[in-house]
Amino acid sequence: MRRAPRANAYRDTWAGDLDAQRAGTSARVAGWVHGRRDHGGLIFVDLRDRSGIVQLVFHPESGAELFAAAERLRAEYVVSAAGDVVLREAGNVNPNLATGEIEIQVAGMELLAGAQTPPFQLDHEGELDEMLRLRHRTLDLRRRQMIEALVLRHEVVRTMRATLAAEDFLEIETPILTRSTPEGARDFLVPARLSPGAFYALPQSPQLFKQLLMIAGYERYFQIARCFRDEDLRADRQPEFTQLDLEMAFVGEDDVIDVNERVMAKVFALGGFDVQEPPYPRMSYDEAMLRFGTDRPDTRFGLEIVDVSEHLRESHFKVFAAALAGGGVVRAMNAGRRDVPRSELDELTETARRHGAGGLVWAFALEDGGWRSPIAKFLTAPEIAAVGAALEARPGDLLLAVADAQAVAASALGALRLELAERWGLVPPGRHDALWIVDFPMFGYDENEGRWDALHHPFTAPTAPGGATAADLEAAGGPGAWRSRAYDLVVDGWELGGGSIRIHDPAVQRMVFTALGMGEDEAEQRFGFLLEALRYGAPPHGGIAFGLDRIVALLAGRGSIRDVIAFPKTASGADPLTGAPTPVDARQLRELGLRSPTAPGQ
RNA sequence: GGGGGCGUAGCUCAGUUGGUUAGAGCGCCGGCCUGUCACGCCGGAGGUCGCGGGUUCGAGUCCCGUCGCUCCCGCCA
Repeated sequence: MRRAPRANAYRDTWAGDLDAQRAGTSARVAGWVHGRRDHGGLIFVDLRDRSGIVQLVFHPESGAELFAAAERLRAEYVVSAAGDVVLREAGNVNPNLATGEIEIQVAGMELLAGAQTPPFQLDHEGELDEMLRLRHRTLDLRRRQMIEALVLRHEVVRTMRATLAAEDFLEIETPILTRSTPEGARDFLVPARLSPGAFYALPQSPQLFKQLLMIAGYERYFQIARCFRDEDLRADRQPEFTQLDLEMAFVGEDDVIDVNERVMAKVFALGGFDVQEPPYPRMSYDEAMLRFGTDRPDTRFGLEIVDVSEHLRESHFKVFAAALAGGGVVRAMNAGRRDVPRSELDELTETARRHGAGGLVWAFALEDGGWRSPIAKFLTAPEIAAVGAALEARPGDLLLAVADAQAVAASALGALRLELAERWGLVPPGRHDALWIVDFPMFGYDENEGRWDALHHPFTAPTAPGGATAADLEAAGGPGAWRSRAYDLVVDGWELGGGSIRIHDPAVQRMVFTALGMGEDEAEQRFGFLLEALRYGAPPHGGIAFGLDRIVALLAGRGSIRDVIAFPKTASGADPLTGAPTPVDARQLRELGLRSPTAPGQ
């Protein structure tokens, strides 16, 4: 990356920008001592700044005082050094260093700060304990891989801003202190000192504000928005995270998707990330759940799931018969010709169980069309032949099946697909697949709560087979039959973003609240400001939100979004650097009218 | 809330069936070294085996509990 020379008080150039063209000139660089090689009568120092590393050379002839100062340098000392940029002799060129053709013959040096020995070596290869890295994040952030990740993150954001600005989007900020709307994720709450007993919530997303902006006529909005959700963490989930949030008025699905394909194509190009050219393929939610067992399918490898229920309707094998009689399914995949030992089959069975399945049926297809399987004796030859044909089984292939409720079978086989791809290295190197998942159901039935839940969110526009008006929805025969105008962008099995066309008819919005079990009063109390805005002339509108952290992690090839966030939190929500969260003193609590459960006696 | 993995020197790790004084590489400190770039050579320091309890003649090793990190399930409109 080319940078402009950044002359300032301590340097006149970035270390990493020096090359053979600069030979014969003088340069002044500033940074940290990355390493020192002391040959007694000759000292080499690798000087590192954000841009890279350049070799400094200290000769005794340059002065006893300067040379003695170089002898005292240690790792991470901060220096500014000036001297002539000289070409290295042919045998001394370092091809592994961007600046390896030249070096600086130091004529003068200023020691700006000493440094303690770092708790880990900054050029350490391989894994480092993450707690250690986070406790010393200042040092961790000096490492090449972190600099690269955060530079990439910057480039991604810059590209998003530039692309959207060119498409007439306005960047507008929305509140961080806002109103709690306790469906969905748990809110982070902030006590309101001026209204004792009342709380602000930190936004889970700018969803409602961006809809208000559309109704207000801003038509194209975006924001790099910090969002907060007080739920348990994962490798791809932090309590605070960043979204590219955008919304457009007078649009349908294709308009939103088109704009975002243009944005994302540029973002993918940044990392040299070879995703196919837009338009990206679209797959229905139902198809994704059937073939891949998930609504964020990794389509880079096969092992697709097949529903074999119809071939087993008459089966007397009690596991299959019970599942089918209970309205469930038998689904299976052909794992291909693999020599899989019993111990590995046991591990795969454990994976299936962890995802709720009662067990895992396995079978190896034989030359004679039969199966080597614990359950082969319970099936008829025609059943084995029909299932084998459905799976395109060839001799030696390993077949895996789960008989259970539809959702469980999908989840278990979907998880097995991913595990097998991991175990066997099935993802072709360098391959990346983007696709849109569309045509979601509007609601899912929550068995535990005994009610309907919005699959996307309750502001998503529903549709029914006859149309999308309130009357059409009414005629469809219940919320279970509604689909939604939602779309998710999935890349390599990562859900990078999701959005929808929103409801702009207050009557439809009411129907959705009602379907969710929210009475008129409750809806008015919680979302009255939205319902009222909808009554003042709302344009058709829709948008999307992308997980910026996930996008950057994917492009950077990191398994965890913590590696692309400057100051992330651990899986328990703690920040080992600052020690947050911490108790606060009694005085602070009193002012807020709060009591601490861990500090009795206040 | 539940399940799995991990915790030994500053770092990354090894440590056999429970048995003498717990090791290696890197780093660090000292000495030597004028073309190294993972510099080299010589020497040295450095340990609450996460913490607590138990079993045992004896515990890094076995058992119970606990803390932390991490991955997953639940959860994440």
